[in-house]
Amino acid sequence: MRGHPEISMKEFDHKKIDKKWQDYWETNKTFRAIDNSEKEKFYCLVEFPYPSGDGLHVGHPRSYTALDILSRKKRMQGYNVLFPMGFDSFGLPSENYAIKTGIHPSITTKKNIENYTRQLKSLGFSFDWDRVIATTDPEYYKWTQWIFLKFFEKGLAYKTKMPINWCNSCKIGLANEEVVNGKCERCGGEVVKRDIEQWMLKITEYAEKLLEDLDTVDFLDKIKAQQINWIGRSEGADVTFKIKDSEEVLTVYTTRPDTLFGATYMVLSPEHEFVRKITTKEQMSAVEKYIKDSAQKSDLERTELSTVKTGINTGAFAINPINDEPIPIWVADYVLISYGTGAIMAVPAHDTRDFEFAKKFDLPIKCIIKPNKELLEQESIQEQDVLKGKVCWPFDGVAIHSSNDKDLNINDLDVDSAVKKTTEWLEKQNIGKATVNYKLRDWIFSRQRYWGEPIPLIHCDDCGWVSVPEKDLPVELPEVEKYEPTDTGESPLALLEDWVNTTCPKCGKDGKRETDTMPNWAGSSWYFLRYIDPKNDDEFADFDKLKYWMAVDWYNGGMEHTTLHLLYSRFWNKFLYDCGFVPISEPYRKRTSHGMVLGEGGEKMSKSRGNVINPDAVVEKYGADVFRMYEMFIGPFDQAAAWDTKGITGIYRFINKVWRLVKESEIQSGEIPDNQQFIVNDTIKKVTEQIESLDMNTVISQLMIFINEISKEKVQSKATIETFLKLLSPFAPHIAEELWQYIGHDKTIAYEKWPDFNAKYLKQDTIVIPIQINGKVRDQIEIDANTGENEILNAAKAAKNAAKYLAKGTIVKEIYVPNKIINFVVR
RNA sequence: GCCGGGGUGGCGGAACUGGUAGACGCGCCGGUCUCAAAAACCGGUCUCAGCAAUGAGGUGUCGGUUCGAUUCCGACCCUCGGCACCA
Repeated sequence: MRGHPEISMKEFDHKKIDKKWQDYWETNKTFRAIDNSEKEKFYCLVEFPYPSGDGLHVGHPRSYTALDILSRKKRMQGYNVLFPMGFDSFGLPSENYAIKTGIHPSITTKKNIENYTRQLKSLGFSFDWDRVIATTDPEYYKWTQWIFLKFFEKGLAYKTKMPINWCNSCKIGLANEEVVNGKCERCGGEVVKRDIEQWMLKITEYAEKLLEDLDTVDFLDKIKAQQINWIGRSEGADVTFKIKDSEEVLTVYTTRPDTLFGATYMVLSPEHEFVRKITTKEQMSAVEKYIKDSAQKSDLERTELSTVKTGINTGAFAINPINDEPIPIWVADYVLISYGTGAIMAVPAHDTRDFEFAKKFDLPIKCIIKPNKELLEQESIQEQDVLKGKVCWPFDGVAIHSSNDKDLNINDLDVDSAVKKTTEWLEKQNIGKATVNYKLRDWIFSRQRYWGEPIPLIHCDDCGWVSVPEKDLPVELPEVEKYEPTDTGESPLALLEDWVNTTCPKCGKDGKRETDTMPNWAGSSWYFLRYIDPKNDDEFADFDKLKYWMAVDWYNGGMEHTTLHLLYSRFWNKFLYDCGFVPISEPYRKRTSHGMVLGEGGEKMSKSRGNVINPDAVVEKYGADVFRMYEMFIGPFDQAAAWDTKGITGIYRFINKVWRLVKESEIQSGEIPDNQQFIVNDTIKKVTEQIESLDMNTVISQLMIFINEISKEKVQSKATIETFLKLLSPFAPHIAEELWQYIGHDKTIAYEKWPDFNAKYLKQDTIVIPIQINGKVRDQIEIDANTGENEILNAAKAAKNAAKYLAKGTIVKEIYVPNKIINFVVR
């Protein structure tokens, strides 16, 4: 312990005290996490920010403060805590800024990281600053590239033509985030799909594991629900249809094979490879036109027109394998090429989309489900209308008209049994099989952009795509003149001939470097692993260290990352686990999320609305502790909350009250006095438990109750004050350290033992019990806590106001819930 | 349309497993101190009636279960977030 600061004897001067303790923590490396320590570890993680030019948003500290409180408490409870911070610094704003000004993104990034670091430090977070990382650092992205090569080597990275968002007026590819309501975010121009060769990561290979393993982790239910939805698993069957007068067979995917009896036509997606093969001569030109039209539809049109069905008849017929009836094959863009087989059997009687389509094009509708009576009533639909095919019935019921002369009869079966029996029959006949499908798509991993990790591959005409050898990593981003994507939509790197042209690492002949870069999500997909060993030059992290620290015990972040970052990083970790590079399959044991911080009045904070709150200004005026506590007091942690400048006053008064209480009271040594035992122990219990459930607003309210209660006394016991300062310290660490020192300690409070409560003090000697008559509170009695039930009931009957009501009738029932309530039922 | 939140005083919000609805804070009202103000402190503050004791009503709406419902069940309304022709 060196250079212990001077004690401030003046008034609560937040600027001086904040600075004093922030310097102290930094000099002493108070919050350094120790690798492979004997202590039990606790890995506490918050999402690292993108260091934007605007500086820290007041939303960031909501998450950081909450987990800082948790980290500080865990340290005091004896854990070896890893609470790291870093910067997810590849990103579009820096690149766009470079396009506008010509200033290299690395310069902007460095400046912004410095500003973020200053701001984060000014809030007193207990990060281990020795482990700070930035995804743009070549020492970091060396390993991002290395991991990509593992994906490539295991066959999970592949290149294919994929439609991307293309702005017709800017002539560049756009990220999904840049497409707002189907229009280009910058120029408002039309956005269309354009096919470009893209690197893909096969996340679909992990769909089942990503879904299954959700059972093994403690994520908020809403987070799990969103991931489950996004993965979108469905069970069904692939069924093959012969095409009339052709050798071809067409496979469709359906979740309802039982409705094969009601299939009256088929639909192919316009992109389906069969369309041109099977279309009749007469229909060919019309079909070609339809394919062209639907390809040119913009995102906007697609979503706007999604309710109006379009389509065209191919003129060809398929044979329904269940009854050998010929049914027409249509093409329509309501069938998506990317899901299932890109072709469907249409059952208009029992599928609303097929119904709409059949109505529009006058196709037959054949009802094969007799509706469930209760549901009919609920939906207020006439059974006759369903049976005649006038109304679509996508709900429950039993099968009718559903048997064939090939030994299948599912009549009178409910949906589940009918599906099961039909699937078995299809498998036996060898014309179908049970199949599982997912909505999850492979991850488009290429960007035709400058400010990202270069994809470390070289193309050779003889060898194909070849990995850059590990010794040549990282492939650093070269300097460029211009940052704009090229006219062809390629990355600006494509213009650097000296860089692009290289030799094939395998055969030594001419080769060309890949000029695509990785998406923003790359660096953040594994950063939690790098924090464990941030300076390692030989591996992305040492395996023993990973074994000690992983999994992350608690990860908090925004709901907006649930389906992208959270899923991607689980995927990367699972992949690395399967390769034997990390010791555990699920990276995060627990995941919570915070609500957004909105501007005053509940609107989203934005520069255009002019309602942005700058954390610097608040810290300047009230100090870091007030800022932190206000962020926690603003409302329930997982719900959105509106900033209210007036609301800070309450916290500011509280902090000052604490200051005065300690500075102005006479403090005597000795035990906690008896009359304070209840409030002290009650507060310890509530604070300890509610930090774990992130109910920070109620913890603060309890700390306020505590101060209100004990400030009734002029003389304070040192033991009471010490206990309180320990409980306060995770929330308001600066003032807690200062007052801890003031009452005579020379070591930081950060590693003091967290107080335990003693249950014996939580029982009050006398308790107040309300008395209800017929469920309405009429009176109350104050009695000794050890009084027996009979005595209590008798006392209750004798209570003045209660007696008045009891006299009006006779007691038919007496209910006594110990220590809670008495209720007399009087007739 | 589907999935998931939320709806409680003037405001932010409390309420364990069905047991005194409105903790804590803001604001407001009154008071102390002061020439005055600020700060600080003390008291009050769901609505209606009443000097009060007390009584009636009250947690989005309607209905149900219960001695007792913000909490459980059914139907619905509003609102926020996510997904969206996923067969």
